[in-house]
Amino acid sequence: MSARRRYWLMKSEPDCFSIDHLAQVGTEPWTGVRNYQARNFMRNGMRSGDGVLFYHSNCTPPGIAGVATVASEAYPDPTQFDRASPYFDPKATHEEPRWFNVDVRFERKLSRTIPLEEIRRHADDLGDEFALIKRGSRLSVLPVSAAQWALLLSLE
DNA sequence: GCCAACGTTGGC
DNA sequence: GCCAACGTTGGC
Repeated sequence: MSARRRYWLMKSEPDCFSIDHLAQVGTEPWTGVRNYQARNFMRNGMRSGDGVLFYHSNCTPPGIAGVATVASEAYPDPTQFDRASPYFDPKATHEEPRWFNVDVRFERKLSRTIPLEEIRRHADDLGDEFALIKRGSRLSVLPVSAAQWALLLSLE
């Protein structure tokens, strides 16, 4: 019984963690997500093998820089328990962890970054509900439909 | 660096 | 449960 492969988009600031960094290390825990909606997508929605669009945010130009694969089920984000970490959460306990992460494996870097500005031009095809281009949306982990996945990668 | 939009916190 | 204040995100 295996569910169909799902697709996601995950944002990272390249100064902090970039597609090139992921290419070097191969697989990396995607820690530090501190938003409940994003957490729920990771914890409840992601399965090993799902596709990930690696998005570079807060840079010039922002856009999709690569493709990765979900490489684990979600598990408690260890940084929430680490007092030395900027992601430390004093309200989290091992008995009741608040934050979860998956491991993400490098797949490939795109031949070019697909800029957000260009993605916006396909708003009609991507749909009003696509969180990446929804006005004011800051969601850092968001679902991508199979059709959106195909469309976005066709822009490469 | 600016700032709009958003999510979270905490007083009441 | 309301909502003002605050901190953060992330495009520009």
